[in-house]
Amino acid sequence: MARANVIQKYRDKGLKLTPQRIAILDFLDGNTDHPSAEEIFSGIKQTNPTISFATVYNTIQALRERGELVEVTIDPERKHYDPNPEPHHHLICSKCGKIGDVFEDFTDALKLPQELLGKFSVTSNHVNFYGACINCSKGN
Amino acid sequence: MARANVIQKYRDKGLKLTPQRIAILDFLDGNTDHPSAEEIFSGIKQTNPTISFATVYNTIQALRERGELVEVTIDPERKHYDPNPEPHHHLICSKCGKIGDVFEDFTDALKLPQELLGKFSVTSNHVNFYGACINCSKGN
DNA sequence: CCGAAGTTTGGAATGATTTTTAATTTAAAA
DNA sequence: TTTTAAATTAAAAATCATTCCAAACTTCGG
Repeated sequence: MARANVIQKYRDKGLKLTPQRIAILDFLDGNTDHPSAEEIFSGIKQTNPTISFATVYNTIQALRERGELVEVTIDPERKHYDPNPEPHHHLICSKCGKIGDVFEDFTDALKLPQELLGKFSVTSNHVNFYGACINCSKGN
Repeated sequence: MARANVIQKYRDKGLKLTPQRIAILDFLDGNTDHPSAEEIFSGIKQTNPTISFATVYNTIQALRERGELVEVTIDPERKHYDPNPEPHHHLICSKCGKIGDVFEDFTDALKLPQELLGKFSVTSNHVNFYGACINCSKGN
């Protein structure tokens, strides 16, 4: 999406757009790295040296409330964020920790066993695939 | 497993068995609540008032190193622990947060899409089912 | 029992995240 | 534009889970 359109889109959602927020939106737009708050902060800091963590966290929350950013609970040490709100699954490299995306709907295959059918009503599912990314499979 | 056997089992694994550790093992044995460290601490505290968090965390680590306890990364706010090391999946009630178990192997169904096959080598998978537990589906 | 090695403890330290504060900036109406 | 209420900012302090620490204490093999 063109930058001007991205800005318009968020303005329409009631987000006051400050230079810092625009920098964060730019950073997140199309980003598939599943950055942590700290990584967003560092990424912005280069072009926006005075930005504070509070701004990053505020913006993360504002985007989450608007469904534009999803919290990813995969790394036990910190939260990661995914600017793609479309349901999808994740690949986690057990060696380097990199998180990749899997766009495929496994819902039909993921049926609960008989004995649980009456005990839990499923509304969504999420699969984590653990293993090695191509980088770590090779030499290093 | 009988208590004496549980104790023998851990002694064989090179764990010195202190009263605190025995209390933690008793608390975890057969527990399907996926407790957090704080919940383990509180559960032990009643019978073992001087226990410290450090001991709880130390024991968690010792058990994890021996494959007897699995860290469950589902709740973004804290780590939870599962004394069942057998691979399985989880139900997460979006309302009350309760975590349940699903013993079923979905591996055959969880094939990566063609374009990812050469890019990531999967060694295991884990499915989270989100929805409502029976308790939360009804009145409350 | 003795002693070495491993444990426990309470409190301090750490690290991620959230809240607070006072000052600044914004959107939008006049 | 100018105004103004509401939102945003940076910096610092607060919070919460978790880890570290040094000293005192246990366990268990011999």
